[in-house]
Amino acid sequence: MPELPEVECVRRGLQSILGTRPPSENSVGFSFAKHPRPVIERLEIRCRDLRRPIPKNMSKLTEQMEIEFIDRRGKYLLWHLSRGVLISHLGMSGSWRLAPPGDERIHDHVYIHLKGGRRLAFRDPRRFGVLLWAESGKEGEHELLCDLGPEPLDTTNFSGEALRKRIGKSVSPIKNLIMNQKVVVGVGNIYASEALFRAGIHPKTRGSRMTHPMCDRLANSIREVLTLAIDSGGSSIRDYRNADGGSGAFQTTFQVYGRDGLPCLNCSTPIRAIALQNRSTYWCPVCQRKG
DNA sequence: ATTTTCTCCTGCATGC
DNA sequence: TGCATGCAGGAGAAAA
Repeated sequence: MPELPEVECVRRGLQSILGTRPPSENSVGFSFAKHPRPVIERLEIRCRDLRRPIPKNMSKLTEQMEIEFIDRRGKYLLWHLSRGVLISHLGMSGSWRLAPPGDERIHDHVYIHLKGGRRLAFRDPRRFGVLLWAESGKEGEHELLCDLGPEPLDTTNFSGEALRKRIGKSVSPIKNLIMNQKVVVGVGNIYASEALFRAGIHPKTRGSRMTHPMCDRLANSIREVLTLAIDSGGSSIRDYRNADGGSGAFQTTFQVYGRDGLPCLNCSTPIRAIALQNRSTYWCPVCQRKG
């Protein structure tokens, strides 16, 4: 389900629901007084089966801890608690929501009971998500996080040059490369096609044939499409919902994704579909010539 | 070693 | 209506 824009929108939704402070690189001097720090009264595990099992001691670890703020790294949500970090990945079908009394659904894996009576639910029908624990300050060393590439919206660490270096001499199709979270985080199947279209690059172009200008264009397109998607609240294709229940609108703005056979919005040539890594890939044969 | 394919799981749309 | 099939926004193991 969720790529970077959807995860970021969920993060903002949770932040809004909880009233917690936004993440900031330097929290010194930040006004904590303005922001509540909700207390986890009890973390209730209903089903531990996910891509990795939820640790048995997760309830014990989070008991009575305050939620300070919620951050994001790639497609991971990082719940910074008073002592420790809750690492959450939504996989393909995961969601967080505020679950009022009586709102119990099939595939609800976890309930977070907050002091004051509110309850957050993590639900993941396909179980590709993750809910793990890291010690404070050690989350970056976690094996799921330590090899992640740069944040595409972080202009100091992500650029055409940074992209080019990560691609190296790989002969893999560029679409596969930008979906590799070690190359750049947050890009999934939808935004990969969309970014390549905007950059005018054929998805099967080998990494080794990506020129400097092409890398610059692609880095800019990735940043642009992800930013626009966040501003639209993400993309809701089948069931994506933000934590506040709202859906995104960026799916109405797709230029190639899911538009197999429809006219290119730029040149009217029918959009085509191919499979790369068994994932549907869409491109315009005229606007995206192969490198 | 790198690259491609398969697999994990449920739900839903489609077609017979 | 019922059933089989394929596909879905991720990511890592297995196979090539």
